[in-house]
Amino acid sequence: MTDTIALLRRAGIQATPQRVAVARFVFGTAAHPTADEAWAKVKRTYPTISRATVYNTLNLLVEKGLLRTQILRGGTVVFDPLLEPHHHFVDDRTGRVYDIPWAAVKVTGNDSLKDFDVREYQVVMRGRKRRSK
Amino acid sequence: MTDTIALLRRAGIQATPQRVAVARFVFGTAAHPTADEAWAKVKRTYPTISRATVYNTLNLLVEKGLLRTQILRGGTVVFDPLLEPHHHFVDDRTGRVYDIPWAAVKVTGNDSLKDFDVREYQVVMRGRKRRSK
DNA sequence: CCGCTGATTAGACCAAGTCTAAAGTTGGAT
DNA sequence: ATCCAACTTTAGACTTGGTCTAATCAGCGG
Repeated sequence: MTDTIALLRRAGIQATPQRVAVARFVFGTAAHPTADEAWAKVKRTYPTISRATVYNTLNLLVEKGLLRTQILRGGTVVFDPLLEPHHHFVDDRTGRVYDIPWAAVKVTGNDSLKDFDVREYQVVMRGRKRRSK
Repeated sequence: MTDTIALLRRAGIQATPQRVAVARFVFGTAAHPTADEAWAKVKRTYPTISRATVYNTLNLLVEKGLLRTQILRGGTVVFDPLLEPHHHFVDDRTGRVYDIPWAAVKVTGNDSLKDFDVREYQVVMRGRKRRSK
């Protein structure tokens, strides 16, 4: 995925090595990391990177529409590289967050919602994931 | 509602004046206050109450099942006295949170959710509320 | 009235996140 | 290649929401 650089440039972001390292990590995981988790991970391969740079970069990616934020794990912000609309399932025991395809859930509101101009919505489910198979 | 005291006692909570003041406030609003908002409000009628007492009381009410927490307003915890399941609408402009009756939205999952043991769920909607009337 | 248990208080502490000022890079114009 | 201006990074200070602690303060049974 060397064209992380191209992706950043296309979004009008100057592709510094620090930003590329952060972007590579966050685009390459489905684990919904927090900013500090991203910092810890990136520091392993880029030991001098500062916390502020990681926060700045993640916020910049959100601002440019390459990343979304979610608040699912007890009050702290996590980053989600999946841009298509989707739902979420949070495992009570592990805290792990799973993406649920949009098509897996059908949501229909009745007209008591007339007063609300809904721009976006999602279903947040909590419970325990069965060990599959 | 003088029987806030009875309500607390029934839940096994010693009904001190501080706790009653906090409980009266939080049970009497639909505004989904944060802990610090509750503190500010209660201090007006009970100026010496400490922040820790307000936090302790709210957490205690949650523990005893008289209150729920939600994380809807940008990463901070709000308290919700409505115990029946319901959905939420968050106004983008004002940050105000509206309760949406359970019956206003129908949610049906298909069987790709077999691996998930869903204990509870809610729909979180965001947008702008139309000025009613 | 004594003493125990539990509650309250002020302030220290902690974690997530933002801001700042100084130093380091980058890239465009020459 | 060189220079300059604009931008980026850095470390650490700061802020905010929330918890913890140690000391004080009720409330109640004997």
